[in-house]
Amino acid sequence: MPQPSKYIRPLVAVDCLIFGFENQTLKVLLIKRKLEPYQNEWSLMGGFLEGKESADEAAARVLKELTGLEGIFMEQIKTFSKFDRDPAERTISIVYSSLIDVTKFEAQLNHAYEAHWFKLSDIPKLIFDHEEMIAAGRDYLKKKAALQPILFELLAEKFTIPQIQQLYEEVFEASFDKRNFSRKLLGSKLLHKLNEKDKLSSKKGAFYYQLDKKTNHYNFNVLLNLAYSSL
Amino acid sequence: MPQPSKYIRPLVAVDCLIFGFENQTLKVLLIKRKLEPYQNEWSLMGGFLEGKESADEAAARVLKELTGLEGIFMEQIKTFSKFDRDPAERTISIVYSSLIDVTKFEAQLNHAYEAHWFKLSDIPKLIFDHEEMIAAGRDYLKKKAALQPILFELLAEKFTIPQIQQLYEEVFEASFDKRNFSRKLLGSKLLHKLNEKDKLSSKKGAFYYQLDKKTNHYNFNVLLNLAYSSL
DNA sequence: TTTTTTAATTGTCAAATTAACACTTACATT
DNA sequence: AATGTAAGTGTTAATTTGACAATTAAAAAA
Repeated sequence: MPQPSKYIRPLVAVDCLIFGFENQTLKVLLIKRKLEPYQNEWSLMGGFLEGKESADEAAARVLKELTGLEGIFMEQIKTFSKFDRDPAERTISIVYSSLIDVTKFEAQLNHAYEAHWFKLSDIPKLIFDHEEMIAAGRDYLKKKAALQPILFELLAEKFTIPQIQQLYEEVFEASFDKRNFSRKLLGSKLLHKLNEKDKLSSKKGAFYYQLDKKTNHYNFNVLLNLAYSSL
Repeated sequence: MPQPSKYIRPLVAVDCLIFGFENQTLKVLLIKRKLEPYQNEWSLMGGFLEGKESADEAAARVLKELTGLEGIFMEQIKTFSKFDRDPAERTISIVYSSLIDVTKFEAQLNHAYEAHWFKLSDIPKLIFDHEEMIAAGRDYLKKKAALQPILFELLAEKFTIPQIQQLYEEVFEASFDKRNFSRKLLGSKLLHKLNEKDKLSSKKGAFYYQLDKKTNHYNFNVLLNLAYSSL
């Protein structure tokens, strides 16, 4: 039974990598850190494990604290544990990635944290190893999205084909022929066309679609193929 | 700065999920636990973080301790942190997966641990949440292997096409037509045929192949397609 | 030596999928 | 009524797939 000081007993943090698709761009939500050291520097939203919490529970708590949202898609990405990653105290951090629909929380953004959406190409200097966390999360997102139709979590209930295409292009850092893209996407049988148009981005307007809950037997390889070259 | 007891300070363990392809079968290496509680029960090989070690370093140390091997392919899978996962003491465990060539270490197996290879379909009762770890590792391996030609880490330098096919079939829990399989695999340009045969498994003998280090521009979609239906 | 046995190796073809490519449509604005 | 803009759609050649079975190499047996 390990009692000797040979074994370390670090603090355990969770950090949340919150992805959103805002203004047709893939972004991450960052906050101004409220603790010393590095107070007021940009960082991921995080917190320490408390009481009997598991990391999953802590991450859900932290996400709710910032965004007010619950029941969000969230997955553990990676644990960071370098000795001096936090200069103040030995701390390991379990990083989670969540995909949120920005339209759902915009209003209840907790102003205490001065949260701000940043384009992935425009991340400010971050504390500790948080930049590395973002890189890991981005890689995770690519691979996850290549194997599962997960990016819809980032869109509102109703979305248009050009919006999804834009999102896929952002995630995979590639561009796709729109004729081929929509053919493949609709061929997956995942979507259901609505009788309503989004008129914001064009005069003609683009039809809204919804995820079709009924179908589980989609052809996802169809989407997968999009990702090949960028993986 | 967090000093109050509100925040937990658990022990941090690493557990190593060691995959091997032994006797044409995908297996994991388990040991008989040497610590109380649950002494002599089967478990993954693990250890606690010590001193200034990162989890990556600790995992490499633990792997070497058991197998004598260094420089092995190893990746962090997931961190387990449920409150009561270890009944004796609050412990979180960072699980790593490594793929080893069983022929390379067979000899130096550390007898102190009574290590044994187990088929995935025949895992004994394990301590704590180690069965869940194996399930997570298996899922990881499938997804990883679908996106990257990683399974060669499990084979010796020289291997035959029937061997690789068997391995892929084990990992994806599927079976493939051998004509199509070899056409696709060789089409990837990853392999280099040797002028030497493995005569162990047939009278005719099967030609050995090697990974061709030179080519980075393989068509991996070719392998990926194999995995579709089993993901 | 010949025959048998066993697993490795190889090829074809129809069907499906892909990638490349550009014109038409709907609608608001002028 | 004309214009501008982004949405929406179709064809074709080339490639890839999946389904399918005969041949070959070599050891073992007769």
